Amino acid sequence: MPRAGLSPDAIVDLTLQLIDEGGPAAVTLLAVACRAGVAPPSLYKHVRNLAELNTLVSVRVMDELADRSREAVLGRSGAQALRAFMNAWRHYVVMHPGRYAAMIQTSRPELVEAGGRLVDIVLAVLRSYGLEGVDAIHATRCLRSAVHGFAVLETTGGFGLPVDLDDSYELLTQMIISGLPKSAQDHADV
Amino acid sequence: MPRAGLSPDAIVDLTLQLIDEGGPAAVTLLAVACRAGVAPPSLYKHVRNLAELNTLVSVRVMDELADRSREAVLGRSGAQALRAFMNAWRHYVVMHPGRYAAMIQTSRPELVEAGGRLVDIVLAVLRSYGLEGVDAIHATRCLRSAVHGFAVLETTGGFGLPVDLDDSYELLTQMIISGLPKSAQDHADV
DNA sequence: CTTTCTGGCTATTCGCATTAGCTAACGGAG
DNA sequence: CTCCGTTAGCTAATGCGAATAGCCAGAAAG
Repeated sequence: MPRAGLSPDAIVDLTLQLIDEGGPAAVTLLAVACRAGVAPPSLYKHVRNLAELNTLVSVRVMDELADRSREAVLGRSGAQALRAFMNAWRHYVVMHPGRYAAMIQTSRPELVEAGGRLVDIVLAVLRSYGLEGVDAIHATRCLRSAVHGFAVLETTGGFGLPVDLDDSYELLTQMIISGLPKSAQDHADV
Repeated sequence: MPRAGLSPDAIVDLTLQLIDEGGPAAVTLLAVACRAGVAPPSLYKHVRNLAELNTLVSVRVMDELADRSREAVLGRSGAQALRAFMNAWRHYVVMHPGRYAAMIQTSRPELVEAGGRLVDIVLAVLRSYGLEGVDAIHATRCLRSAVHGFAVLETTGGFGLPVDLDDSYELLTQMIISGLPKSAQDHADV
């Protein structure tokens, strides 16, 4: 029995491969074990159960998305930053629909933490917009709702009509930006 | 073997009970069969398989939501109608989180049809707003994204912070209304 | 070199969806 | 009213996937 050099991280890597190829439904301990060149029960030495694996995957994806978003926002502020953030988000969703779908789970503590990192980015952007405190929370929720809602609908096939999706997203971006409290629009150069 | 008087509709009814009590995860053919006072295989006489049952449930919920929305919008127009629509939606989600979660599925033909009935309501509201054609499609998508995104985040525990959710939703409503094309704001009495 | 710990394996169990094949109840035609 | 076909239920059995138990070899630590 040669060792396979597994680890929770390595298992998540393999799981992401499966997700990219066959969507979240393709995630099976048997499938993961095959990838790892190992029998299914061996995975339990590294991961408590399937639920935990799903959580780990979700956290990984959130962090990946957070990285892309942070990167996109870097060096920008105000409306520019907001646009960049929203574009980065959708770009990720379109490029990795399976991962995005796998990210969505009912929140466990670890997910809340990873989600917090994502929220912090938005809060930073909104601060550059002049929003802070409770107002910033409300604005963040609106922004997340819009962006996430669009992403979910797009990936689940909720948008059936043959009308350009980029244009729709552009309108959504405009609506969010122009909908932020008037006092915050100083930096806006849409 | 006395007959149980089952039918696809009756099975959906029982499934909805299960969902209300234990969320979508509680839906099991065994559980449904118990409710019906019947052995699991008997269900296959009325429903092709679990996937079909899920689709039927989804359609039922969409129609229910459409009814509530239609009702809420009745006799109103413009911003009034829009507010009423958004409030009805969230009210449904808060009252029936399980059903709403069960409604979300990757789109099959039947779902597209039921979803269309929902979209038509929004389009009608937007028409009273002066929006038609492609513009109305884009606006509908934005509205759905916002509303659905908020609903999903709320029901999956995505909003962790102790800040009032009603206020956030109110802001979202404002943002949507004020974000619609200027030419369409004639009727707006926010 | 020996002891210990770790990661892998096989065998097994359990839950759930699904299929096969049997039988009894209902409902219409003679 | 009776006969017969269709329908709706049943029991039994299969298969897949998650999960547990308990064994064993090879790495690591002394």
